[in-house]
Amino acid sequence: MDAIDLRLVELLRTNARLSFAELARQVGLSAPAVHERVGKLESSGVVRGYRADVDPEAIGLGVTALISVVEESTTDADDLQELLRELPEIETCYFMAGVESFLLTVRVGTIAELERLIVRLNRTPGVASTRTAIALSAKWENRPRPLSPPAE
Amino acid sequence: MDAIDLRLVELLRTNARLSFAELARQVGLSAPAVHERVGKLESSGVVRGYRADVDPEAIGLGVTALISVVEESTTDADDLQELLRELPEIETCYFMAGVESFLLTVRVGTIAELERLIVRLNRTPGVASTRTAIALSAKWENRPRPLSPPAE
DNA sequence: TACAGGACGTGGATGCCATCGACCTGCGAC
DNA sequence: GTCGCAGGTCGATGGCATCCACGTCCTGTA
Repeated sequence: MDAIDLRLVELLRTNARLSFAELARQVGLSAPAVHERVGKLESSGVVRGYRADVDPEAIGLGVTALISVVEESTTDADDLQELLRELPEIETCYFMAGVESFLLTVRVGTIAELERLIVRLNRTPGVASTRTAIALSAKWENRPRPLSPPAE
Repeated sequence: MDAIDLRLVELLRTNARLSFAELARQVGLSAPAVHERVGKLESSGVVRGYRADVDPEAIGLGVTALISVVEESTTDADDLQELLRELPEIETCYFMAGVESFLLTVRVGTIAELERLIVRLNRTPGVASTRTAIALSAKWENRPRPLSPPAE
């Protein structure tokens, strides 16, 4: 991970569809060199994939909520995690410090669906209670942080 | 947005670097047709961009936290939002229902940086108070939800 | 110092891909 | 019926991805 790798990562975080030729121009290397560097970033796990950033409303997922989960003291967090993984509505799952072990961000189409999801969660073995907060709007999401100083 | 558009969106959400030729094969259209569809999805705002999914730790952002912000009753949420936008550590910003108007997910390198960020937030005009929860680990993030039934 | 080996780069070659333009076809409005 | 358009297909062409042979610069070792 030298400065060029960091630059490549930043470029791809901003636009994952840049061609290797374009990346090469931006970092001042040849296309094969960039190809190899990016390949290494992928296989070393630095770059985990490439995702289109899609407006959730456009695909019928207009309701976003954050749900905190308190787990029962008797259960194993890993087991609960595996049960949570089964629920496709859960877009991200953090294991938290604090009483509420998990914090989920979920995406559904309607409030009715959200209600059903909450009921299902509360019935899930290991879940003691949940607390839901609804996002009225996303001001921005997954904004890539620019590298420290824009090296000029 | 017909079924083919949905399929394209799903494919790109899973792998944003698929070639148009490959997308075309997957959906049973010609490459130029897919090219045009994707272009329309982009210009209509359904597809907002393409992002490499990068391991935050690998780029020195190993600390993730969620911060709820209570705003002062006298201030305008839009003004506060603009101030928040200036802070590059804030990766996503939701406007929430409830007393805590904003929920931020932030990413920094160290706990010390997190502390500085919290101080800065609390000094920001319009911020009445904040509450921070630290994510010990991300079990998964931004998992793309598969389309309803995998149409066979 | 001399030298072997590896990491990393370049340049050329080759086949695939992106993208344009010409043209076809089905459908709704009139 | 037929005009006009939305949305396809196909063919051509230039650029890109990717492989390979080779150069260069470190670095460890005798």
